[in-house]
Amino acid sequence: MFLGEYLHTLDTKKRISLPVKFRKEVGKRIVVTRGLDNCLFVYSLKDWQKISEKLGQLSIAQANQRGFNRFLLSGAVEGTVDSVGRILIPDFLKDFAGLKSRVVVAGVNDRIEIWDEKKWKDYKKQIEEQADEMAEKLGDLGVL
Amino acid sequence: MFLGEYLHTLDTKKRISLPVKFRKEVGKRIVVTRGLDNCLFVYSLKDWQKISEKLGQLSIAQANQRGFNRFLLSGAVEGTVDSVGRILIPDFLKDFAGLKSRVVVAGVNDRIEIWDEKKWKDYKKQIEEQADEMAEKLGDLGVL
DNA sequence: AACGTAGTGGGAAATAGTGGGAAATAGTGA
DNA sequence: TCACTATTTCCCACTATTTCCCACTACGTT
Repeated sequence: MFLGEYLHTLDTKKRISLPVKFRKEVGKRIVVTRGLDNCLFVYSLKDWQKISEKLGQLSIAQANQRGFNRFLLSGAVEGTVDSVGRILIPDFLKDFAGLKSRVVVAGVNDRIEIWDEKKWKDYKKQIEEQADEMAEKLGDLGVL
Repeated sequence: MFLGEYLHTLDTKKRISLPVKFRKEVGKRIVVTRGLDNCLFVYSLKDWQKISEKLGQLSIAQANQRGFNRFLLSGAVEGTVDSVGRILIPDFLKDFAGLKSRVVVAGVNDRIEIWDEKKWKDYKKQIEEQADEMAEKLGDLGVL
């Protein structure tokens, strides 16, 4: 389970170091892909395989599902974690997510998300404004 | 069951000591997360696992549910209680809760809450001011 | 007064994150 | 095919932060 948010830097060689707390769980081989809400998703190779299986089972008849499949699969790149815990971000994914120098690396359950710092701040603010609604939902779930 | 309120200090290394009365129950491994009303929640790892299970049941397809998951999961951090009973607060949680040097550690049922001293005072005051009004409502409901 | 304990502070070692050099590889054009 | 250039990969090194441990003080108890 990946948890927490970290402010890291995308260096001139397009490398981002993963937080040390994520490294053991994510393993050596990873997959980076276009995520939802203009961020990137990083999965361990193992988890990615599960996901791509599920996607494969979706019907290719419906146009929007085809589009969704293309979106996730065509944007996916396999990579490795280097000796000091960094991963490489290809140009097209960097552009997709609008990454500048400062990026946020966030753990969300079984995936790691990578955000441009500013986008992340804006998104968080927006979510925090819905706090009341969230409290209600938590109540419904029996969480609080 | 955590009970009572304690005024402790967040030191320069972002450590807060938990009251001795909480230490046995909360155990060695804990999770700190964004709470409601701008405080932090601290759970034992065991209790957190129950919560995250429920969250895992939410789909990622709907935008507000995704936001919801992100808010709670990326806002959470696993940590340990050190040899003298302190926990570590990451920067982003410190900022979220607006913690300064003096913080209130309060036991609320199965969780521990951490508040900025001033925010706690204001919140309590506000609650107290609403007490009469609340009593009326409770009366209407037949509670009192 | 001596002792035990809770909360706090701080020094030193270990480590995470970052940057950059140099070797290896891939790409390009003649 | 070969030479040249640009990019990628691998490795080493620096620094700020984190972690681990020890010590101090305040306070209550015996």
